[in-house]
Amino acid sequence: MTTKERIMDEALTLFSQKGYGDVYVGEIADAVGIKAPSLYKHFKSKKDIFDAIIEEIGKRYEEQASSIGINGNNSMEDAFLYLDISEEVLIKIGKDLFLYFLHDGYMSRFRKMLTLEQFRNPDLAKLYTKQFFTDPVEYQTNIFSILCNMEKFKEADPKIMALQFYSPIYTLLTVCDRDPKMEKKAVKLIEYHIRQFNSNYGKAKK
Amino acid sequence: MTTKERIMDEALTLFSQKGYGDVYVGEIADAVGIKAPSLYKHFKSKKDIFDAIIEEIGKRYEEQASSIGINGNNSMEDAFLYLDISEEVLIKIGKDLFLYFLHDGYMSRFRKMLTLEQFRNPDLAKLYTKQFFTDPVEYQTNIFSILCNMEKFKEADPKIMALQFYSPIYTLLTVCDRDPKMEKKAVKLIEYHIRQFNSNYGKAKK
DNA sequence: ATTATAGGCTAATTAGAATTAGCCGTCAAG
DNA sequence: CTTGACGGCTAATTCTAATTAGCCTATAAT
Repeated sequence: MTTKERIMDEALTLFSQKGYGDVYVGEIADAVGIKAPSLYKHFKSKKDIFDAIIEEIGKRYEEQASSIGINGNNSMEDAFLYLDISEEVLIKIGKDLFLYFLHDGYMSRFRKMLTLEQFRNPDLAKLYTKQFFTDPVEYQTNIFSILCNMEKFKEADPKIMALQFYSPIYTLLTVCDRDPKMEKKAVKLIEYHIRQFNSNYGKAKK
Repeated sequence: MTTKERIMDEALTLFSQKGYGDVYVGEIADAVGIKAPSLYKHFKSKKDIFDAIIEEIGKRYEEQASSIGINGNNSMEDAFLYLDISEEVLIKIGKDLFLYFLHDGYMSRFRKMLTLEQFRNPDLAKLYTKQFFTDPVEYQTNIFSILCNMEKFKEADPKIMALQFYSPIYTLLTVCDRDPKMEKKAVKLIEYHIRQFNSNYGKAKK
């Protein structure tokens, strides 16, 4: 990892813990193992570091999103994946989404950073809503739409189904962000939630 | 309103928008209409203002919580309230909770402030989780527990029902915090969500 | 070999922001 | 009527933190 990359990495960690305004460039430098003025060999200003992070992770997200079931674009093509969907598969989808958001090094720090900056910057607010609400809900709307058409699930508004499927996952995610010790309990709750969800909507007589 | 109260009020507004670290005492003073040094006639320090706000709103919350259906303590006594529960009543409970959290002057600013400070102060993290997750979910768990016992609702884990009832409301709340223009859409989604929820769990044949 | 560049350092500089010092007017209690 | 506390103000003061200046070394290309 180049020094420039390490600066961005450590800065992201700090920004996600304390917010932009409360991180001093000296702390970033310390974390990297250099002195504060040396940062300016790589970035014009503190703000410049922040902007670079946003840009970089935005890019990473766009690359990864579709492969993890977040972004709505190509879920139609995944239809065949759901031909033999089962309760266990549904649980895996939910848990994986949760654990990915919670543990992926970039996702989790980025989400926390956006959490802390969301009210000051309308662009970041939009980005947050897109990544952690609109995109996942749209993606799942497509999934449920397919499942309903295939008669795997009862007739119901797939958008509401997606909202109901995703919201507990998101809510528990924010709880775990505040208290990582809750993770085990959260994963259990998600599992029960999805079993119940499946029993509410699923038609399969296992 | 005394000057001291006005200081706390304006400070809360600013803290909820930009976070503690990015609000200058001069701004608070400006908002109140006095000069920065005069603040120190009322508070020992900037931190002291912050602490006073936490204390004050914590008090307010404890007073109000039970009357709005957030705090779990006395919901058992409200059992009779749910004797003739209907879909419309359920929708009203959900909408009211949402709109109270979103619009109550104190609740909404306090929530945003906690959002911005949650990762730096474990006490605030706990407070956030209590007020916006544990308490409402417990309260609703009690409601659904009663409704299940009364055979108004199908047999199901009331804790999961509460999680499923509340999470979409909470999730949409955070969306509206970032983008107030979403409110109308969010209220509609909540309504559909609850209708669907009722049709999933309710036994009533309207 | 020489030199230019990248990237590091120490020591200013600048700027901004919290807090303190010390003064002043008002008003209510004696 | 006078005094003391309350609450405001201006002008320091003190700190902190971002940024700039200017120097030094290693290394890689000419």
